[in-house]
Amino acid sequence: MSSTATSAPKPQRGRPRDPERSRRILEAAQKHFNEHGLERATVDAIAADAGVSKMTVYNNFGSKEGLFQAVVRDRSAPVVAGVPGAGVLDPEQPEKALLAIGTRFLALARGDDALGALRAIYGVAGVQPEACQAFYREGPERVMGELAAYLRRAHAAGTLKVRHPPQAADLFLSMFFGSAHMRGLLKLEAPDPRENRALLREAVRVFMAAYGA
Amino acid sequence: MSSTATSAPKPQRGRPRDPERSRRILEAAQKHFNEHGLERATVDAIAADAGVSKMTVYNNFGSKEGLFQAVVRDRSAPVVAGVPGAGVLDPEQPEKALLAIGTRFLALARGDDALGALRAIYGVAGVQPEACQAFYREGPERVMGELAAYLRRAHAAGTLKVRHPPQAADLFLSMFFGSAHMRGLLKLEAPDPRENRALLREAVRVFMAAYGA
DNA sequence: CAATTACTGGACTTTCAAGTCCAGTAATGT
DNA sequence: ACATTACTGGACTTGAAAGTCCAGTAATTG
Repeated sequence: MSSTATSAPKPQRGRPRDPERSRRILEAAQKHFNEHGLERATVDAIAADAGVSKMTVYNNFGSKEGLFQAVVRDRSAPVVAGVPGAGVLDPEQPEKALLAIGTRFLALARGDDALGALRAIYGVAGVQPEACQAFYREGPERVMGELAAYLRRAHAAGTLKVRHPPQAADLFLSMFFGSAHMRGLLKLEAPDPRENRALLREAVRVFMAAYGA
Repeated sequence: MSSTATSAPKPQRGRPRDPERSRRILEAAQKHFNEHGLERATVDAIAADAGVSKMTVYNNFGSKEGLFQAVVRDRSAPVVAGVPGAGVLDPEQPEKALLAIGTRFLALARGDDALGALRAIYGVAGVQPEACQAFYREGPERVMGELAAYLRRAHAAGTLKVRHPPQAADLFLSMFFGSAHMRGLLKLEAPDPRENRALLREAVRVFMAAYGA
């Protein structure tokens, strides 16, 4: 592979790379990949959108695939950051905590950004195994891990009865992956705030009914 | 549009179309679309795989997109057929019924066929709105409808307490769309039968805890 | 039989996008 | 100043795949 903008040892001689340009390229690329997927997005359009020449894209990221991978690695962190971590939540008030986590996760699972990202990453399953793995590890797996950690604490505090935290966390989060999420992935309709709120309340109720102490 | 093999009034004169060929084309197309998606699949490969000349593909389906749509419409029915309908299930034994439905649905949500179909259809969201709508209506919506109908009957029989059958049905089925399903879509690993059985049991338990009479 | 339509196979045209090349210019270190 | 590396912009090469054309052959109706 060639230098992929993430390589640590920068050459001392000559004009340095412009990080501003790299950033603009990544942003434009993310937008185009999210909207059209890896196949239909074109490097020319991305370069034009970023206000950069095509060669700069190739100098920085090597290839279209390289750019895609860079985008995947680039976007995981900020996405996960939006979900409240286990440390912030009170183990004495599981209902409130679940509501908080659920609210953020629901917004995520219905937002155009995440939906576009999911479409894009699903589209390259098998073709870009490393990107898929990176996405999963940095994204969904972390969120599940956070929730599982919280459930463990609540169990210890006696406010919940959760024998298998990872399974329970998975189950709770999956409740937001129902038909509305699928309709979002299929671009069939805009999300309905009322339906979302109702789903959120019901998911928490169901979870508490099953795992409440 | 041209004649798409599904047009009713066949011309009386001349050699009739070979339904056998149409079928083989559809099967090959489904296989290739499932494996590679609309973009990466090639008409040449599909024609070769079906043992048919390329022109026959175009005579029958007009275009690659037409073929894709035909595949989508073609596959919904048999998929849904595998899920037990509301009529077959005993409203007096909701736990058994949920286990039966869950078993079938879980097999569906983990099977390579359905995963490939989902990847393919997600990949054309926005580009092929009719196909997406057709898929959703004939597939997921029907399954949800069946389950909702059953829940309504069980509620009437007093074995469950379900205020909003569609919401509850959605919630139950979405429990099988958790991380394992996502890992399947991302081709990260083969499904684990033990994990699946555990998930199935837990999903039924959770549902009963929340909606049991 | 003739007329008609379907299928073959393979050459062909077209289009589109990835990736390269290059000559000129900008920014940095020595 | 000079070497070195980055960026531009636009022309260019290449490859792949959608879709067409055509001459010959197969099946079917009247």
